[in-house]
Amino acid sequence: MPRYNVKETEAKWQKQWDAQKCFEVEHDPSRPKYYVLEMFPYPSGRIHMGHVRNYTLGDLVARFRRAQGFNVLHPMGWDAFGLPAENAAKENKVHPAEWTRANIASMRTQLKSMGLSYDWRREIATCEPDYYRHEQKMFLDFLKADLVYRKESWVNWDPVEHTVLANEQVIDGKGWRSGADVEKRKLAQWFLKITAYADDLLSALDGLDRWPERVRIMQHNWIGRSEGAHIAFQIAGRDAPLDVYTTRPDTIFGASFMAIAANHPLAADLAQDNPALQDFITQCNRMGTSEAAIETAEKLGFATGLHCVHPTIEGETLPIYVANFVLMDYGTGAIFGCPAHDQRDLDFARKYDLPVRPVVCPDGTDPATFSIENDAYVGPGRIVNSGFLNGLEVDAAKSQIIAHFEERGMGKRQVNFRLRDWGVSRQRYWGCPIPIIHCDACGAVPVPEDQLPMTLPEDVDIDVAGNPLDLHPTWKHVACPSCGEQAVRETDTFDTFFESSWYFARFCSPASNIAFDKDAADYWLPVDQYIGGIEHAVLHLLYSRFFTRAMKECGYLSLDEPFAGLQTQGMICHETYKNQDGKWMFPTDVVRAEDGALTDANGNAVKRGRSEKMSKSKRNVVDPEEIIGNYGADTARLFMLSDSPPDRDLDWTDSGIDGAWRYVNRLWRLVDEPSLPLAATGDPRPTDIANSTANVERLVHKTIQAVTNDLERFHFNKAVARIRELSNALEGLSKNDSGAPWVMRFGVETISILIGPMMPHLAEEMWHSLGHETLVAETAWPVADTSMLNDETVTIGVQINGKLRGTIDIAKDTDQDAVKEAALSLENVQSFIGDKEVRKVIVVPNRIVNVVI
RNA sequence: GCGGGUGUGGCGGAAUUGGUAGACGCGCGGGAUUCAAAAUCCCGUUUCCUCGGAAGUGUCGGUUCGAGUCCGACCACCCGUACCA
Repeated sequence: MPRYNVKETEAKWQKQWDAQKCFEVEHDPSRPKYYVLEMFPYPSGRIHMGHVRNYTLGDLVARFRRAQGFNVLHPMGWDAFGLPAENAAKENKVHPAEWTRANIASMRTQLKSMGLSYDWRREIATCEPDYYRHEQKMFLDFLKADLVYRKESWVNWDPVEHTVLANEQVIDGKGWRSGADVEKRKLAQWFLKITAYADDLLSALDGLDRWPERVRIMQHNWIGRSEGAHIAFQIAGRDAPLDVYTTRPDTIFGASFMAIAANHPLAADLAQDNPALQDFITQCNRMGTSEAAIETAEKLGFATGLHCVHPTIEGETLPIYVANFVLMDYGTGAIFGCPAHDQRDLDFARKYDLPVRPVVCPDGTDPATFSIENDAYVGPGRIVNSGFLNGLEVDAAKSQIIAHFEERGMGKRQVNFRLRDWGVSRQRYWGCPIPIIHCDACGAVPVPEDQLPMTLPEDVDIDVAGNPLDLHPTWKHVACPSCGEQAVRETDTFDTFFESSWYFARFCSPASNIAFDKDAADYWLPVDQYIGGIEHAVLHLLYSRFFTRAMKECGYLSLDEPFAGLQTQGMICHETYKNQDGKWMFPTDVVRAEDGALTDANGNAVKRGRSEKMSKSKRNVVDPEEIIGNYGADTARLFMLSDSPPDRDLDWTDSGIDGAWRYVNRLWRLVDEPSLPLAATGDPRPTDIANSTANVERLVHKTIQAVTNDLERFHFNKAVARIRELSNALEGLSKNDSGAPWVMRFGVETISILIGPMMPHLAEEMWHSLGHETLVAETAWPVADTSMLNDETVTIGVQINGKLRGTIDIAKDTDQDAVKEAALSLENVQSFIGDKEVRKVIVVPNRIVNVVI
């Protein structure tokens, strides 16, 4: 048998699509549009299986929607700025620009081998001035629109490398390369006012009905709107009050201490003449800036010796601590601690032996005996031990106490957000330069727009301690655009989330000499289907939503939400292997004996570990290039779509890819060596079709219906199963049955089109082999004949007390009494009933009968 | 720590959203074909069992005629946690 020749076939059809410009798309207001976008990759150099999955999913949607008649925009580009290029530069002495461009070239070749239906004319790379010049302009527009400001903020500082470290470069409080203790430092940085849109970003989540619920919940919680009170506590012996934000003002009578962040101004003030406190602050500052590190660290406090006057209990005072778990970024950086009703406060109180006084008593519990041991009580209840608040429910007490403070000028009702403004300054080389010039006389002056783009200098020394732009001998020295005196450029670059916050709009008119043409954006946006990893659930997606609003504010476009539909994908996992020395091994270095035992090349035993996310560090990776080289793109694509639903993790297995490969060949044989001669192209449907063959014909229609449904709902694994069922049935057709040659052709042609979005090369090859001169890529999606979808009979389960005891085959929509009678007359049912009384019979039409005895 | 998610045969998963648990595939077992192998095809495959049944969807409990699906508690793993992208 001539095996399906993957290499030749796939190359042939890729050339055909190219030659016929199948996927080049134009702005055409007369046609309905559909914008499919996959999260663009960071050009690390080689595609990995995660990319293969992501782009297979996107390509399926793009080809499916195109077949349905949409004008489909499906572009690809490169998220090309970022830290890995600088790391590579340090390790391999290669310039980030050169490294990045070479990576893009090789990854483009790899992507093209997958047969993806991109309009490659629209490719963009964010590291090119042609792209980033527009975000420099945008930044200046945002500045004019009062959406940008500068303030001091904390960074991780490596005292040995003299650089700012990313959170992932801080390991257990130490620099990943230097191993030195990390310090927190304060730097002046640029911020975008995302909080100005906090309410809108929150309420608009309700309208994103084609987003996964969990992503909306995560964003909801991230924005974290809370209603509470701002309270000014008087500090004994000081004039300036201590401002506190709390969501639980109702627990004020239970307060037993105050705590402020280590970088609170009051802490810094007190530390000036208190070396022990200074030591404590230094110790807190070694923790790095990540929330996870701060929150999981042991709760520590330092008593300042100062006290606040309790605002509602005459004569009582509250000791002020500096505490490592209080975040300066949230609220006012100071809290009052009520140990009975907050777990962290309770842990802290136990550690420092502070009073724990319950003030909320759960309903049904006696306040006299209610006490707190190891768990704080955070539920509802009535207020106790709280003077004039006693007896109130929690919510009523909140209102009452806030009114109390407002009357006395001690506090007020306040809405607070967890969301913080977006710091966009990065002290790095490989990013978009921030178009600002700092002048001693004029302050921060925007680079005049006619001087954009402000390009990155390429003649830098990457391998230095510090920021290469800052250390460049000439680049930063310029005349102030305002007064002409000597000034310096901003040497920070943008956070790389900046580029990915608007690239979807650039794709609409990628060659435009402005950021994007408004007409094109109005036509193509929003993205109808966005596809990418769940890890971007909050940051990238929230920044993009904010950016779209900011761009609208500045007149760039006219919509709020960039992504109408969102699909998240799970990760690719693979077994892990360790050799005798406990080192991770590549799957390709593991030798499998016939009995399944694993060894290395020298015959030493290899330990098999559980399946984990593919990662370079654990070496459990499979190279897509090798897979595509051996099996072809269609097989790889089929594997990505079979079995696991898109949003779940997918286990890579050798047997799985073999199974996909076998099915590709099996489909090919369906046309290459069919089990019976096919009817001629265009033959009319014969009037005489044997019963079993007619069932298969109905199955073709059912499959069209089901697959269409499944593809629309992202149930790609089910769609594959449906197609397999159909091909199984076609293989079972008997050549002796009347109508079989016609049904066979109908079925195989249908399959060719249905697999078009999944295995596009094979689809074309089958279609061509069936005698068609056209391309599947240009063929309309089939529509099922609805009169062929229903069977006349149904099989109904018969239960006794909820347990299945038999089934009945009966005409669809049979009268309930007849169904009941048929069920009760089953022999097995009768024997179970015996002489017991039938108390009730529940009949669910066309589904089930349950006899209760 | 906090926020979000996932958990069904040996394995990946399906189950019309409260109605016959295990579609489809992988693996495995048996058979056919072959000098032999590969490939291919056919049959079987949740577990236990006294062959009549019994148990079974991470664990424990609840609601219901009926629970993988709903409710409560717990366990394990994964994602995010604002400078990885």
